[in-house]
Amino acid sequence: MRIGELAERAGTTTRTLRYYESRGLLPARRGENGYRTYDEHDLRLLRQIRTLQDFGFDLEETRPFVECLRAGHPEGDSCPASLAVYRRKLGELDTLIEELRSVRAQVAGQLLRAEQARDELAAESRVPGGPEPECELGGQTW
Amino acid sequence: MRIGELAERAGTTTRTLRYYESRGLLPARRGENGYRTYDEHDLRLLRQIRTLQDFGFDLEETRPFVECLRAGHPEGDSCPASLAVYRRKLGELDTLIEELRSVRAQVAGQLLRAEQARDELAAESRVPGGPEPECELGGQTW
DNA sequence: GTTTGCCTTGACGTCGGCGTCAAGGACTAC
DNA sequence: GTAGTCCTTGACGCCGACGTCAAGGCAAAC
Repeated sequence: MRIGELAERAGTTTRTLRYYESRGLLPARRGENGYRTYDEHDLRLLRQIRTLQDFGFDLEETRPFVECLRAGHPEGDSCPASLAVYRRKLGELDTLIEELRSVRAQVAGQLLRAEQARDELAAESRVPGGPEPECELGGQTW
Repeated sequence: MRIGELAERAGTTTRTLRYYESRGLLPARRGENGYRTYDEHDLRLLRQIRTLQDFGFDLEETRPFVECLRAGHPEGDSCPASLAVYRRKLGELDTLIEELRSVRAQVAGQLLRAEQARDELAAESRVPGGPEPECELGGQTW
């Protein structure tokens, strides 16, 4: 199988495969004509990489999984180094999710506060002085 | 106030301020000597930018807030364009958090499965055939 | 034989938000 | 005057995972 077919079967591009090879992650044998040659096992490795990439793993983080498969283990995560990556990733995800939840809460709070300030201003101007509730920005009047 | 002082008071760098200026976000007046000159209002604008950046807003997303302040409004989010950014950001955060939670669940599932497979293999080899539970990868024996 | 389609390597571009260096001007302190 | 500290513009570097060209080779179909 040549590079184009492998790329297509894995749902990626030839550029990506050459990039992986340049990183030493997915080396290829060469045919007489210099073309890269791959087999089903390479497809397996590639799919492992892609799956982890889809999960947001850095390319380097997929290396233990690939090496594990290449060492003949049944799964990419059949080796302790892969499990260590899983665990580290879980920790990173937990931290990140917590941070995002915190940011979300703060933004929601700001939005609420800003909307209330806006409404109070609107109510105020409707009653005592006289109406003057315009904002020149944003293309719309409140 | 010159650029160095402003940077220090806002906890950032002169490079950052020049960058903001190059993006048209925080233009500066110039003194006779060509030095950039800022006042307290600029510090206000800058702090608004930094706060939003810390929340993970893109630089461009801070523009409505800055323009709102510059238009004389009491807060950066006193304008509808700013509120729109808040709301869009909330949506993005929700989406992102959900994606990360999904990934987290999948990774946790994979880890669990891999650990079980490992333990079953270990138990298997302790009973019938003979012990052969070594993995050459990862530098440790299970 | 020539067109078509795949392949090769090499190298520059992308995106955001700056960091970092270089060469030189402005101003203050001594 | 000169040392030191600030300022100026310009320009390249960085990071990751490729995208996108360019120039050319190999092979099969017409």
